[in-house]
Amino acid sequence: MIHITLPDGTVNEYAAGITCAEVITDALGKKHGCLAAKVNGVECDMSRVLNENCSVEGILSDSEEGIHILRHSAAHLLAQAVMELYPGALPTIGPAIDRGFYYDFAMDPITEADLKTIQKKMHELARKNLTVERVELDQEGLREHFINNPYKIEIIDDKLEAGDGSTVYKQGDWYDLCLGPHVPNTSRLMFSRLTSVSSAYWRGDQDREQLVRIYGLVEPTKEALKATLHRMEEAKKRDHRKLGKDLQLFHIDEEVGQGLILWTPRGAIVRQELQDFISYHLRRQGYAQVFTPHIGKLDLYRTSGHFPYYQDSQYPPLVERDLMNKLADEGCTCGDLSNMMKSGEIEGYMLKPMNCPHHVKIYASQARSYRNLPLRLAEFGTVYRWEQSGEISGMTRVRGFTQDDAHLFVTEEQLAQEVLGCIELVQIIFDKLGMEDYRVRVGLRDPDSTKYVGDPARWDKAEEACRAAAESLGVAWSEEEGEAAFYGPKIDFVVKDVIGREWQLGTVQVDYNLPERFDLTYKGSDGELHRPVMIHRAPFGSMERFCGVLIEHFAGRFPTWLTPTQCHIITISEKHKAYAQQVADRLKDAGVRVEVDDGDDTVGKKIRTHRKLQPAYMVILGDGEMEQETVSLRARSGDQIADIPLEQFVADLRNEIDSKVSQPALVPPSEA
RNA sequence: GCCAACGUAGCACAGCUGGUAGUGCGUCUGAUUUGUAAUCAGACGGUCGGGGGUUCGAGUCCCUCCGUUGGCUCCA
Repeated sequence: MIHITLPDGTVNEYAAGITCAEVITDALGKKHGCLAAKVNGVECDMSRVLNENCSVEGILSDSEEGIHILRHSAAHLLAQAVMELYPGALPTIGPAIDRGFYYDFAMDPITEADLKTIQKKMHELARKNLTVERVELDQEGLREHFINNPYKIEIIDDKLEAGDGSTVYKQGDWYDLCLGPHVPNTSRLMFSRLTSVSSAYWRGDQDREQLVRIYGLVEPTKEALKATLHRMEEAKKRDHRKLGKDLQLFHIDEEVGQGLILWTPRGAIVRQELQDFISYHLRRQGYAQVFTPHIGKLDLYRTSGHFPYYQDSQYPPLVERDLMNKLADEGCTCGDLSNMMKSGEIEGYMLKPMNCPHHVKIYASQARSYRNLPLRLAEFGTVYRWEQSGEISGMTRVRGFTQDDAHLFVTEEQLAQEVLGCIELVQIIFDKLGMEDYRVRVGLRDPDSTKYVGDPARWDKAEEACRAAAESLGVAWSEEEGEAAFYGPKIDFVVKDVIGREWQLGTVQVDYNLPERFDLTYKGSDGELHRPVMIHRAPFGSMERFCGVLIEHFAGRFPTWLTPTQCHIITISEKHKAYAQQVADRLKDAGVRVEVDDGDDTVGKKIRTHRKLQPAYMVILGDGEMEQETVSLRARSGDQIADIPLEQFVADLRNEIDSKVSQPALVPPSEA
């Protein structure tokens, strides 16, 4: 007999050889709904046989672990379906991911249309209620099983080399290499949906085979699947690319160029408001505003290292016309030109890929003393990078963007305090915008690598400063070894978009390299020259990406202070035109952004039209309002409030704008 | 850059197996003067992403380039 401890603390006695499934059924009844179990806290199959005293706990599909197992099992089912339909395909790997699962196959490309067929097959297999069995095999057995699949053999070899065993899972005639655990039978996988097909490289290595990757979703119940699909539909509606068009915030024109954002008047207002807000806090924190041009000499970027190291992700250099003509006459090829630029034989200009070299030159333009440090130079600096064409997307990945950039030149002693100051700004602004759902990555050096510049003792101090700064934010943060830049540790801020993709917004980076490369110095209190440390920081990354993320965060319904038009005035009839103009003028005088619609559409029609632009408020003006000098307000929710004295409205609205509240609040929500 | 799908009026879309472009919204012009999510009528608007090819004939088939989307890869 063995003793088994259940989650509620009771200890039951069973005959050795009992399975998890039997224990859980005994404890919770037949309809326990568990997908898998935990024995002494370790995940395992329901079929696990128990021979010793232990604790047993069921895993339900509504837990993090449960949904992960469900997804992983669904990936297996997908592979089984694909293998039945395409016997020539070779399955490779198929893990669970945050939003579902995928499986990679070595096979001829398939189309989205084929997904329907595969999905049908999956449902058919799920309905068969095949038992999912765990089969333990020795090394030779494993190899033999997968002898025709070089990908699986490669995984087996790796596993064995690492000293890990592996197992096989079998359902019907299909078996796959896997550590499990899995659901007990395929009927659990009834509610899956294949979402897309794309490609991936074997082991993420672009020099290796290209595989067909199929993505899917799975949920424990029909309702949950429906809810997930509905959520995805809703998420699409707040996609900044769609809203950007609907709300007339920005435009991308292929004739202008891929990944180049044209900020239209409404979007420009949002950006300007944000920049003003950021600038206000920069002044408070002692930053000095600078402006620098969009280009700089090639030699500058040779010194900084940007040209030699990041050539592939920059726009090609600009060469002077006379020189270009001369070289062309001499029969110079593009290859020759490139080589001559690399070697420094010829000069040219580069669109700046970063603002730091320009700022460094501002620092170096004067003799600096420890008394003037820290020097904090800030600029909304526009930079250009040659992002790969397949990567460009809306406002979140572009080729020209404006960083909310600044460079701090500090002494070694000031470093920790200044890093903290950078973080403070991020906190203020994220708080104001109600962005709580972000995570922080602290990139540290890999202690085994030699690629890092600078003294290890200074690195230790800088890394500690970054950790402390991250800690001060009070949100989830993680240390990531080996993720530091070669020139210093960094702190990154990462947010998710509506589709669940992660984007890096801001970054704070310590840099020992550039001061060295440009031989920057300051005179210390000891009368000697010292090397400053630089901090690069762009808390929001770029205005483009940040605004893109903000559009989605607010679903286009910006707070009153940010929204392009704060108040739309709508007249009931022609008689009210003059009063509408009077109200508009009064609001404009108070610095409110107003739009007037005194056209001859019906009131309902005008409201419908203006709703699409999501102003904070609509003001409806008719006889009553005109006579009493009042306004009727309509909120985005459709809630209304009538007969507010004009002057009171102007004052309240002004106050709401100035206080930068997260959402319009002048109209109380109705009871109904 | 790689794989797949897609690209038809300002926007959202229809156009079956090839027979020479349609709908709704928007815009404009009339009429209507309206009280909180679509008043009515008319008009304008497209060399069907660009180029090349097959064909008597191409929005539809083929090639190529550009762009978009979803991934992969990369990211100072």
